[in-house]
Amino acid sequence: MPRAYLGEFEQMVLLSILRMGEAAYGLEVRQELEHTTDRKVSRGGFYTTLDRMEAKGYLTWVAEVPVNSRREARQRRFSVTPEGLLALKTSRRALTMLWDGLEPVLED
Amino acid sequence: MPRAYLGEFEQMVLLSILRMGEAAYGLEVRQELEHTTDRKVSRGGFYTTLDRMEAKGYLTWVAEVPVNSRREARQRRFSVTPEGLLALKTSRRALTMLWDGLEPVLED
DNA sequence: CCGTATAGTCTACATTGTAATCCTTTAGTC
DNA sequence: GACTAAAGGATTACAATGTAGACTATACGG
Repeated sequence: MPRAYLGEFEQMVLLSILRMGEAAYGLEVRQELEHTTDRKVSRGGFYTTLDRMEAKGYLTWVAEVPVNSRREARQRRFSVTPEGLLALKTSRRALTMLWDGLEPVLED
Repeated sequence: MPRAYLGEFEQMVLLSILRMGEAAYGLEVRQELEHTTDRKVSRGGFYTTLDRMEAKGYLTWVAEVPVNSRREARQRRFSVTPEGLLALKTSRRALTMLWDGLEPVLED
């Protein structure tokens, strides 16, 4: 049974997909995440999390259609599902509520 | 070895302590969390998380000093440490960065 | 005393987070 | 056309975090 809220890393991965626009390709998403949060992300952990979120219905992916080169054949392109988006909104709303009024203390 | 970022629940618990003001007492914090996030929180899970965060240095607590009644003797009053506050800021900054620009999609 | 409520503790297990290692396919290159 | 490297993923294994349920101890009304 999945949790009510997205895990901390799940949330960040899902947001990174959104940031790359739809049909974001795996390692680009990972780079985006690393740059935006200044955090190292291992490939293994990254794909593990993606697969788990697929199982929960928060994202889907398609294999890249080969164009010029066969090189691309194994690339996966990810998209957030409506359920995933809803989960993101729910997590965001909860945090926003909790942060509300604490700006003086939390602001950096 | 603890993680770089606060877990999703850890973050919410820590924020709830801040919201109650310093030296917040256990079950009040729990109530605050339940009300603000509209989520059920079991006592066991709640205290487990508090104890783990104490071990990581994100919070401290003192036993309530008995005043009129001995009734209060076992109450614990929690405070967020500077390290805890820093962790909250770090998590908040990362999420803020990731959300930035996605408001049209994430807004409820 | 006895029953009940309060405040917390302990135990156990499920879910998530993380890294290290392995596997395939393609691109040279000689 | 076999050999090597690198790109992109998949597997495996384990640590950390999330969660609930049952258990304890203290105080209070009667």
